[in-house]
Formats: sequence, C-alpha cells, structure tokens
Amino acid sequence: MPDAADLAPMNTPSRRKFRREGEERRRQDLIEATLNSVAEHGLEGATLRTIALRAGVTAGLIRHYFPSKEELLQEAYAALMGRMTEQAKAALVMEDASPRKRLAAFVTANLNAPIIDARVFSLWATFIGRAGSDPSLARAHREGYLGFRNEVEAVVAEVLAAEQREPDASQLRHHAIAINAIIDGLWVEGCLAGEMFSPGELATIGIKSIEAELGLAPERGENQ
Amino acid sequence: MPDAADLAPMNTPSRRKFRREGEERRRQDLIEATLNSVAEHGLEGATLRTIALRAGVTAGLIRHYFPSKEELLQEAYAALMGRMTEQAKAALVMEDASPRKRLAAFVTANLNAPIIDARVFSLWATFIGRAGSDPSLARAHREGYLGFRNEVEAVVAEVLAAEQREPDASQLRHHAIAINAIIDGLWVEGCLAGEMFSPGELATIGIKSIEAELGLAPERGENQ
DNA sequence: GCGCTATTTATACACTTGCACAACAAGCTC
DNA sequence: GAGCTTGTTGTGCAAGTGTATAAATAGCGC
Repeated sequence: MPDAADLAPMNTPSRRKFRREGEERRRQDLIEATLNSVAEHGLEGATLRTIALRAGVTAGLIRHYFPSKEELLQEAYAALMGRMTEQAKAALVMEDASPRKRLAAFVTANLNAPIIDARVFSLWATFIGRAGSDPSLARAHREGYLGFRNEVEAVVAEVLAAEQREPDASQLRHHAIAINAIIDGLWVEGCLAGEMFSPGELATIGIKSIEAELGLAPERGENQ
Repeated sequence: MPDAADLAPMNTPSRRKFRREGEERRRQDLIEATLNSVAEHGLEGATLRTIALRAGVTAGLIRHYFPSKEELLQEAYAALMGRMTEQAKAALVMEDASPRKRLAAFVTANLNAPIIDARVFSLWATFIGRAGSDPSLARAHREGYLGFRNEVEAVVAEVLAAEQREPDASQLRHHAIAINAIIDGLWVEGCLAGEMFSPGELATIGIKSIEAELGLAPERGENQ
C-alpha cells in the first residue's frame, strides 16, 4: 500500500528523516533486531524488511553493514552464544568461596533468570536446529559446549579434591558429562514450562541431583 | 527455465504421467517429505514446491490433501511427536523384569539409536523453537513432556517400592524431574555430538547418574 | 556558513512463495 | 470400451523475498 505521500500531489519531497548513528551502535541494533525477529517468528519470519522495521531503519541499510543476510544471521548467532556462555560462566568467578559453594552458585545461576528464559531458548532451538546441516553452526555449538563442560569439569575436580577424593580422568569426564546434562535438561524444562516450577525449585533439584552424582553428603542447616 | 517441451515445437502434449495413490498413503508421503525438508533446511526451506518434489508430486496436489501449508506443518509435527513418545515409552513394556531393570532398559533405549538421532533432534529443535510464539505447539509439547515425566515417575515409584522406601509425593516429583532432565540432557548431547561418545557410554552415564539420584547401591557383576 | 563524504533512503528487479483454478487423465463402474 | 468421478497436473497471480543501485541528506572538518 502506497503511503500518504501519494495523496498529497503537491510538491512533497517527503523523504524520511533519519539520524546517523555510530557504526558499532547500528550493527548492534541490527543484530538485536535480528534476534528479536527470529525469537518471535523463527528464521522464516526474519526478513530483511522485518528486521529493518524493528531497528527503525529501512531494509537497504542492512546491506551497508552486512554483505548479506547470511552474514547478519551468523553474527547474530555468534552474539547470542557469546552472551549465553558469558552469563553462564560469570557465576564461577567467586574467588573466595569454597569449591562446593561455587558449584552451587554456578548451578543456581544457570537455573534462574536471565539464563532460564523462553526467548533465549527459542533462539537457541531455532539456530541449533540447523546445526545438522550447517557445519559452521555445528562447530560453534561444539566449541561452546566443550568450553562449558570443561568449566564444569574444573569445578568438579576442585570440589572432589576438597573432599580428599582423587577421581581419575575417566570418572571426572563422566561426572562432567552427567552434570552438564542435568543442568541442560533442567534448563530446557525451565525455559519451556517455567510456570510449572516454583521459584528456585529447579536450582534446588539441580544442586541435590549433582550432589548425589558426586556422592557428596547433603549440606545441613544452610538454607532450609 | 522452461522445460524441454519448448524445444520440441511438434505436437507435444507432454503432460507428466502420474499414478493415483491411496489417500492415506499420499498424506503419509507428504508428511514424510515435509519432515525431511524441515530437517534438512529448516522451516524456511520447507516450501510447498520443495516438499512436493520430494514426495514425487507437483505442488498443487498438496492443497488437495491439506487446506493450507500451516495445517500440513502441524500434522507433520504431531506425527513427529507421536513417533518420538511412542518409541520412548516402548522400552517400558517389559512386564516381567524387575523395576530397576525396566528403568535401566528405559534409559538405555532413550540414549541410543534410533532415539539418539541428529535428524530427529533437528526436527525437534526447529519446531520447539516456535513453541514460544505458537500456543498450540507449546501445548502439544507440554502434554508430551508431562506424559513422559509421569511414566518416569511411575517407574521410579516402583523402583523405590522394591527397595522398601516410601518417598512422599514431593520427593517423587523431584526425582522424576531430575531423571527427566538427565535423560533429556544426555539426549541433546548425544544428538548434537554423538561421535564424542563411545557406543553405550551415554546410557552407562545416564544409568549411573540416575542410580545416584535415587540413592541406589550400584549393581555388581551385571555388565562390567 | 560551505562543501564532502559516507550513511541512509527509496526504487527497481528478478525470483520465490502460497494459493487458486482450469484442464486433464487414471482408474473405477457399467 | 464408454462414461464419470476425482486425484493430479500445469499455469497464473499477487504478495513478498534478497540484492543492486541511484538519489538524497546528515553531520563532519574547514
């Protein structure tokens, strides 16, 4: 449908006003608009025009910052993964706490907002669904996954060391895989049906389950 | 590009030969072609023409069986979910075995082919990614998930009863949630990076982890 | 204020998409 | 084999797609 300019046959140049933003800002905005579009309507609904509309610009501008739509999508996915892993690891930097407390904090952080989030899950699922046919996506995922699992393995080693236990490499790996699965599985459940769980319930379940996996005696008295 | 008919200016009627298949067969073929298309190129790549080509028919025929593309996709998703839950539950019907063996068989079945499968995972992720914005998809998922979890909870109750333990409803629910997460998490890991694990390794990890979760003493002598 | 440049808009284009519909023929009944 | 039903094809169409490119203008250095 033509816009109102057609109805004013006068001398309307009527070109859209615009502002020049910084390059980094524009790229960021476009990536954010892309992620929002994908989260809401899937990859199919993320058209250049939709994305541009969300970012408050016209479609043509996208090509000025990204050589093709494919590049924009890849950068958006990279940004998403970066944010996810960054948040996930952030809970591990409590230098002073005991290994066990750090592990618990890690689990708690990963099983509450903002990591438990329907929008982020939708994005993850949408992109990861193409990992089977897109090798670059598959590699990006595997790197992120291994990095995550290595973090887990490191903390687990610390926790067990503090308990005077000396697992071999194979046992350590198995623990890390299992704990990673527990966190991932609870994350999926929480994202897909968050209202089925009371606040903090998933974290409680996760911590207990992981303690059982590691053969740790339950902590007493701490919090309820 | 026009087809070869243009190059033969004779009397070529040259209409494509076809066979009339049964209705159920055609619907099944179209659904299968849809799932294959989605698995390979995502929802965006699943166009009517692509699907028809895969099914060996022309695009127009699809409308004869499905009122719209949306309906076809919904039926395809329903078929996928049905197959998945059916396979997952199939391992539970060993009437005679002990509860613990049934649980182990259930876990083993869910962490090996054909349930661990990159194509199925790709499909699951692609569809579930839209659960956030499509309420009918979300409901379909939740029903499947709860059904699965209830199955788990029932077996867990049997296992614990056989050990003379009497968990209350809350403990039972927590166990079911955790075990479900373990299976789901390992399933995701296996589908996305199956070659990182030796055959049967995921099942071994899952069984051990679940036994730890339930506080069961490890079985001895059975298999390694 | 005055250019200049690069950001931004707007338009064009070739192509694809889902859907509609008319023409056709496969396979049944007689 | 004739006739009919309907499954199937082929074509058309309006809307939307990504990309290319020309035209405009915002905001900088001067």
